[in-house]
Amino acid sequence: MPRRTLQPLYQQIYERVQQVQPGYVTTYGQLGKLVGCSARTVGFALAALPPGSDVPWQRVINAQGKVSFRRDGEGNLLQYELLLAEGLCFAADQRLDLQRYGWDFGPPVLLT
DNA sequence: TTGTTGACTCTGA
DNA sequence: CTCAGAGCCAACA
Repeated sequence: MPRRTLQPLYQQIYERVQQVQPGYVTTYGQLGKLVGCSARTVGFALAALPPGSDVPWQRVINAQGKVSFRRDGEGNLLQYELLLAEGLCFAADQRLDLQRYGWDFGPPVLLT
């Protein structure tokens, strides 16, 4: 199995997240398909994300439109406030409107 | 090498 | 609508 090819994978995910502009969010599944991996892998990549990184991981949420952050569930609040600072509006159930805030990566690799 | 776990998603009831 | 199960890929022991 490829050993060095895994590194670019994480970089790809990080790059994609960095491409998301403030005020918008994306889902793990969307990123996973963009990089050619499953949503779980995307979450793992962000989990491995070191603190102080330039990757706005807070803009990445689950397909349910809800904020996710480890099952321990402490940093959820942190992400919640970070997104509020971005200017997003949460629903009554703390859900985000993906149809409004969902980021569109546009064409994959064809014209860029 | 296998087996388990994890910031998920989808389909069915 | 919500709840439950199966599938998915990668990292760690």
